[in-house]
Amino acid sequence: MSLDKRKIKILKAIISSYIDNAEAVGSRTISKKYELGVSPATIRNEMSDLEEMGFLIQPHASAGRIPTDKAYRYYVDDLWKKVQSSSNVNLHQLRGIIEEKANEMDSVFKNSVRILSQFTKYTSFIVAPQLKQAIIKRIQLVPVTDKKVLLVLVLNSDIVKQVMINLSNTIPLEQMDKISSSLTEKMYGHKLGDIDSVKKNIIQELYYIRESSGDSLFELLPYLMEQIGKFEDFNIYADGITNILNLPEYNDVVKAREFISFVEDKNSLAKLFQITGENALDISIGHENQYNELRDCSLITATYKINGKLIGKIGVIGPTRMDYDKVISTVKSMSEAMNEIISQNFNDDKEE
Amino acid sequence: MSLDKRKIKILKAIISSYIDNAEAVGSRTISKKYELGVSPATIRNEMSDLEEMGFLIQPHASAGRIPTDKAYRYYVDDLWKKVQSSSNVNLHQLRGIIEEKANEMDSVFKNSVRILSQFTKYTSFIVAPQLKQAIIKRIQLVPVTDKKVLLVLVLNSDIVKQVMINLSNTIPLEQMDKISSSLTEKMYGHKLGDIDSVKKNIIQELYYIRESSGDSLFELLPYLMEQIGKFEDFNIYADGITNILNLPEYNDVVKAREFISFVEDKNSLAKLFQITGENALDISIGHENQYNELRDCSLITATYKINGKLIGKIGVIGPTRMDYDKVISTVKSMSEAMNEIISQNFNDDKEE
DNA sequence: TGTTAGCACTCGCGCTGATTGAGTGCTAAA
DNA sequence: TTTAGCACTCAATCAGCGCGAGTGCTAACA
Repeated sequence: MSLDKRKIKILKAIISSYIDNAEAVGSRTISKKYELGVSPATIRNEMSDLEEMGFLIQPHASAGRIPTDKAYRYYVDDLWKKVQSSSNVNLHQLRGIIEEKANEMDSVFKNSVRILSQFTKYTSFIVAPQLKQAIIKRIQLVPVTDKKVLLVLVLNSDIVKQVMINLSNTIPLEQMDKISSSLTEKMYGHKLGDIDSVKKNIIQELYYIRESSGDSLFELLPYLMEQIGKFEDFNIYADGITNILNLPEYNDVVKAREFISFVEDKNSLAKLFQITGENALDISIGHENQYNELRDCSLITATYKINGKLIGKIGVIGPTRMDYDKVISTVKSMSEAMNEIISQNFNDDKEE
Repeated sequence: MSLDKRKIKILKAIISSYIDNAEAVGSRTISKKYELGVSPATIRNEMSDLEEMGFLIQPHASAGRIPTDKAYRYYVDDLWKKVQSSSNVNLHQLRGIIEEKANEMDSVFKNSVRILSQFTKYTSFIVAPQLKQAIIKRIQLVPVTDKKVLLVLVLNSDIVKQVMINLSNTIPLEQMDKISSSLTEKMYGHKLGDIDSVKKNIIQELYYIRESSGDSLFELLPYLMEQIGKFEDFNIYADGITNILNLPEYNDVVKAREFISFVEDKNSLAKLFQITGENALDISIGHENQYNELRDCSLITATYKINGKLIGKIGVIGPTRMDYDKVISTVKSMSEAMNEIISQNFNDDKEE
């Protein structure tokens, strides 16, 4: 038995109908709604074949049929070829929305993940670049009170991090800038994650400005290291988690709660995204997911890169009965938009 | 008919039982669980009286009884006297948790609202001080790329805001600090919200440094104004929204969705918190809430202040059948902790 | 040989009616 | 005033039943 053209047509019709209505599809429905020019009886025979081949199942004897994960996989693989070329979202428009009100990376991520969930109506995520991989470009001390300074770290890709530091001694205002530039000079180009290992060298090199800055510099450094150590290893933005309450498959509060608990836990999410592939676009359907909690879900992930180097991922989680067409093209467009936005910022760096 | 001692005892027993189980309470239950030394029949008579007085209702003839909003109001007003003095949460411990990992106000708010929701198991909020009321203490430009500068605004209460600014011209590095200190000098003490009105004066006053900084300063100022204008009027932190899925009264997905939609909308929340009183602690129960969406909920709010001036609110929303005792004391402790933390930061300002 | 009409069969869903049990209100006695 | 006793009420549960959507099989037809 093979997947001839008519079987494919019928299978697609069933999937499409099920995606729309979340209800088991019968032969009569297919015959009426989709013009295939054959009677329900014929379709029944074909559906029986499709079930035997593992593409469909019957929830119970007198019900219509539902696509299996295998069916979705086939559907997606087929869809794939067509989506590759086109994308139904205007990239420039998308960029506009993302960059609106966003004057730093943090806002870009927040905006992006929000758009993603609003477009797809599913739960969306963005894994931000690992901070510890970021390279220090500048360090600037900003006095806040006499015993508090704000240490502003300018990293590559326009990422800015502040660390509030409490001092036991006062740093004279006029030395602030001098210390800032010394720190910048010595720290420039180091990865945030590497700082601890080069700590000793830096302290030694900075020794010569000790006299002018008193002991405060030596108080500053360990504190800075410590604060950097506290930076999250990963940073995940999520949005639209409660969208699942709109889906009929999560009409049951217990099921919804299970899902929400899972996706609200940043640790499990982080693991999940570690597992996903590093292709431009990855799709895992139902049981293909490693996590039991997601056995009824599909996960569409994409990566974004700088100069070919993967720095983060975006993703959408929805029911296996998902509008793959729309989600795939949205995720694709979004990753492209992020590539552009981030690369552009990064290119600024290179021009220096 | 008056609320004699026994009636009060029975009423409290009923409320207490209903808070625990969310199930209508019968006379036998009360007689067995709570040692009152009277038979169910007697309790029935008393319950009948309490119903007549408006403290109880019967969902249907053959069911037990449920406390009304009036009963909760009585319960809370009574509870009030006892809670006033004691608080079951260790304030120092609380401060420790809040300040852990928090090196700026933003983290303090995030931590606090999280703790609040984890302690109470209900949806919690914090309304942050209105940024536009904040006073500028320092302005520092931090170069990011040649055509991008980060403008760091240090405000009172240790609040720090950054604004990324894209320039069309380059500002020479060596002028950065000069411009920073000029800006600080002129802007110091102004409210963020007032800047627009003193804009012209400032520009005039800054005119004399025009020559050294070229036109870039004049490009900077309008941009800065614009960015400040974009600051949210209010900033609300929320946590534990999905906690309501654990409550039996929100077993219905439609009801849960309604609630979630309401509290996820920052605008409606902002309005809600505008309505609430400005006492140290306010409680509004069920129908006392102005919003229909919250007619089955109670809202416990507290304020936090600096030198007696209200700067923000915290709150917990839960079902009218709420563990008032726990929530009230938690909210109370939290507002006290925030008062301490924030005032301490603010006192630093005053010492200058 | 593929298609289709016809028909028996299956089974979830929703309706009905009976049963159960938790709880009340009333009354009469202690 | 309290309480035991009893009749009464009504939501919840469950079995029984018919409906209808949908299938699978068979036989006839093109």
